[in-house]
Amino acid sequence: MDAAEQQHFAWLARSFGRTDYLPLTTSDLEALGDAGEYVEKYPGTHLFKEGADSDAAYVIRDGDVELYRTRGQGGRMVVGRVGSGAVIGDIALFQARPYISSAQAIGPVTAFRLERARLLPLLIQHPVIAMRWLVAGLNQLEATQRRVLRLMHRTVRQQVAELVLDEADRYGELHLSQTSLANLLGASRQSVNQALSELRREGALETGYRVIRVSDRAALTVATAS
Amino acid sequence: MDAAEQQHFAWLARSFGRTDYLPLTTSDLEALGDAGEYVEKYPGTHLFKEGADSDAAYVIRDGDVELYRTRGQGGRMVVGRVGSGAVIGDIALFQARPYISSAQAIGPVTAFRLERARLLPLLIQHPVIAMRWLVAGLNQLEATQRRVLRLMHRTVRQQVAELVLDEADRYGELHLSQTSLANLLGASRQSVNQALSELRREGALETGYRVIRVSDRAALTVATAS
DNA sequence: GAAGAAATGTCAATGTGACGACGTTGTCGA
DNA sequence: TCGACAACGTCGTCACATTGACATTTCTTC
Repeated sequence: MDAAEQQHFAWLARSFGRTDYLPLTTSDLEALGDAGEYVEKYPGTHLFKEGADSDAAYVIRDGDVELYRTRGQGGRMVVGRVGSGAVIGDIALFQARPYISSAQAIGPVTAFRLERARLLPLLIQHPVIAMRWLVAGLNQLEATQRRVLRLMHRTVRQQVAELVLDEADRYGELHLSQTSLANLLGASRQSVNQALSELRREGALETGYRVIRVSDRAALTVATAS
Repeated sequence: MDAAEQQHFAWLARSFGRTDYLPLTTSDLEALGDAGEYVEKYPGTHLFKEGADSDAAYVIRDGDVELYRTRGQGGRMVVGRVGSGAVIGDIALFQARPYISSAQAIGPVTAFRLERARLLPLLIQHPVIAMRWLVAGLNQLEATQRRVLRLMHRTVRQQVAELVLDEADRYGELHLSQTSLANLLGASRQSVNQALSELRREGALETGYRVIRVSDRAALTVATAS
């Protein structure tokens, strides 16, 4: 798999696990209740694995899930970490393609599992939900693409600043290795490292082992533009 | 509007007018027949205009339609030309957003016009069609994104070769100005021009005013990779 | 707790493409 | 037919990112 493919799937995997994705109403969830059931996952177990047939989508209720793609021999590239409210695996399911990433429980996870065999007939019966879901997918994909294109012709420094700002979780932290970050941006690890070093020297963020902490959002925002 | 936005919409507009998009079966078309009617368009008239409310989608039956976006004062950026079988305007319709491009008839055009107000209820009644349509949209968007990312990390020369190969019509011609081409690729006009000059010297293609003719597909294919 | 693996920090050399500038050629309307 | 304007062709300069190489730190596993 070449670098562009790698980046493509990294973005997709990232895109489909965002928490602001698919705002379902209560009545929607009631209707969907018949299509699945809650599952408990122990830390370290997988919700699904990359390349496997997409037989179910998951809505995460509690806990954090790590999305990653394997690469070469044993190496894993983490493409994101999602928490409560996230919907994962749905796009692969709709497209009837294998999962594009693996999803592993970080801690104890409770998720609502929607099986394809039960979900699709149910969506046919509730076309309004189906259309809302799919349109949400369209919007999400378009937003992702827009972001990719916006990042394209900027310096690595600006790209890093923007991505860190966007992806920092509620604690202002980002749990990605610099290598994964570089893959997401389609840049080299060295360039990303240099950008991070600059931003660190300017006090905009702190770096650690697989962690980036935002210390000054304003400074980062400025770095996004200039 | 900045360059990235420009490019984003150019890609989208291009993506949503491809002829291999949304293969509808006969029975599908029969069902959809109630949602619209055929319209005749004289050369030069518009099917829809950029920024207008997306109140209808079109399936082109006869004739060619040019998709373009206006830019600044009067300038237009052509993002594609589509013919029989193409579906245009549907994604904007589903997303309930304004059209992202204008569609103008080149010659006499016959198209099937599907109005939102009639289409959506009908899709609710035929959820299978709705889901197939929307999933086709998802696939299309994903393919577009993949292509964007694949083009990202290549030299302008390779990008130009690939795009020309992909987009040359049945006569081996491509009706885009070098400026439009540069916008699609997110490259500068000068770089595109240089790449075209090289390929021309190598006998892979000929260039003219707003026209690129493919003379040697094999040579172009080679240029794609190296 | 030690060895090995993975991730991070930094440097120099190299190359591609953006940008500004300018002249030429093609097209369209008066 | 001629002027205006858009598109094409080409050049030199310069900033930025990649590549490869190496040292250091942090984690993992036995």
